[in-house]
Amino acid sequence: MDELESLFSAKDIASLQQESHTPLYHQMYLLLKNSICDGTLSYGTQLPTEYQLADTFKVSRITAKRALDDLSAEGLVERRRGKGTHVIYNYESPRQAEPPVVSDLHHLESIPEDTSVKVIDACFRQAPAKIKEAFDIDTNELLFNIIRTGQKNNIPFAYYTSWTVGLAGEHDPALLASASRTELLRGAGIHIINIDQTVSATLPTPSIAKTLDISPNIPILNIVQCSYDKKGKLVDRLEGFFHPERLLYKVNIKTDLIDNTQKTQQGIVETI
Amino acid sequence: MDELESLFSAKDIASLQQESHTPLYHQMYLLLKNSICDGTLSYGTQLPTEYQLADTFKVSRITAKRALDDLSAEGLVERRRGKGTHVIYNYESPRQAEPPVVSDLHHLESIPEDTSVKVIDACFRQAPAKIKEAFDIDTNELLFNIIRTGQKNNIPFAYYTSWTVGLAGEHDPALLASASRTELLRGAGIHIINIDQTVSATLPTPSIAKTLDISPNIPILNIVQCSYDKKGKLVDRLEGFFHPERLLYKVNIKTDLIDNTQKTQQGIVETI
DNA sequence: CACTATTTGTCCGTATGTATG
DNA sequence: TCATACATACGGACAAATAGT
Repeated sequence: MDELESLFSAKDIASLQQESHTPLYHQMYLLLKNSICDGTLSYGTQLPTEYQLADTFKVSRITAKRALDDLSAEGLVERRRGKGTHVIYNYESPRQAEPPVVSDLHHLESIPEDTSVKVIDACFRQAPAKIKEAFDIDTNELLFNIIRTGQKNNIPFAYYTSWTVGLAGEHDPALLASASRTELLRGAGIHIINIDQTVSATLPTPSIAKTLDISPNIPILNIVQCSYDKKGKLVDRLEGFFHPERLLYKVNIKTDLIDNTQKTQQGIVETI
Repeated sequence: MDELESLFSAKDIASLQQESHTPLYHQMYLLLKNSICDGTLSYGTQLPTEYQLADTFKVSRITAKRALDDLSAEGLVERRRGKGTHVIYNYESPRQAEPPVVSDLHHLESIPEDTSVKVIDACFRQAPAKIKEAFDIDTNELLFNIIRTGQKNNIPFAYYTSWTVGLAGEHDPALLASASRTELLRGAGIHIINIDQTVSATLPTPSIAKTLDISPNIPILNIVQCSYDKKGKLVDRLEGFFHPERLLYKVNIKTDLIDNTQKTQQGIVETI
């Protein structure tokens, strides 16, 4: 059947291995279950017959039957003599809310709609070695450190920590914290020329997990944003940790530039 | 024994399950092998005796013996009467390779240095409901699906799966797979005008974990890249999964956009 | 109505793998 | 090492429900 060849790739068929420690019928069961649960095989679709499966996967009919029977026992398919095996699982795509938008992490305050940013802490302090290295300083110079959270409808989705160099120590931290991030830098005569964002995935630290109200086992998005002045000197380092299901990070690549080697990109952050 | 309690957590012991489709002795073998291969049990360390293992894991001595014998057959341990079972595997900490940097998945081939892309599978097949929805098709139209891996110095760092619409079925999948990604689309008369990337964090599926050679518990970077033609129609969807320590994803934001975000946002926002 | 092809249900016998005491 | 029980996998055979001619 044509259906069979389009349903299973050569790799799928080869993936069934006698040498594996997992029973053949169970490997087959998993393969079919995946196709049903991701909607490849939709409601009402007739599965291949026992003989077809046995033939394409080079197993006995009993083995194919066991896989189908297990699907049936789980309520994913219905089996009838003379009719065949049909999918009775209804795939429903997860509905997602429309996310608000922000252009880059620098404009935390400009996140629209009902998102808010709360300052947890703001002070001048000594930086950890990793941060000092990034700023290329070896003195005990104090840096301005802010820790914030972002939330929408009182549900936290982001944890930010930032380090900024070149802010004279006489300012009142509370005042600095209340200013918008761009105002803060501009007011200090700092002009950002270039922003680099490095994106990664990690597990939350206990304090971040607690702040974001998530389990410490679920992966979170980690974005480090480094801002440079016209001399190419790092002046601000902002690190954000995001709940992957409450925030989407989007990048758009422009059209006519795609075939050129030079590409301009713009980062977009959307919260859900 | 204290050693035993410190070697295996309660969770480890509970992880051995009779109901699983994997044999008990093999579950036990995997558990011990992991401890040996990640350096927890170093060279020369004596493993628990058959009786100790059987006791702590609540299995018969034969089952424990089988696990140890399999380790021995693989050259990881040495067994001697009256002496016990000792590790003879020398753990070497993996040298951290310089991670490749990527920002546009479309040019998989242009990833620099000694990285390579390998095609795992390439065929026309039925797509999962999620993919169909993204392409806005409700027929059983077959889409072109390629699964690839990216590796640097033979160390895998990426797993890609892509779906492409509008490639006539008469083409040979093997031929299509051998062409570069951009050539493939251009050859089919498809012109990409716009590319969206959505970045997230997730846990690897078993097959991805196996391909990337990582534990299923560590978070990975997940990037979905959607390419649109001039009509704004989605023609290609490329999803990449990346080992967070073996790849850096970087975005650069140009200066003039920084103070001018409001405008550029509007043109770029895509509803989900 | 019978006839047939299709498809699943049930049963047998056998061989091998798994797990226990 | 042995005996035992159960699970897995195979091939074959026949019965029973379904659908179409």
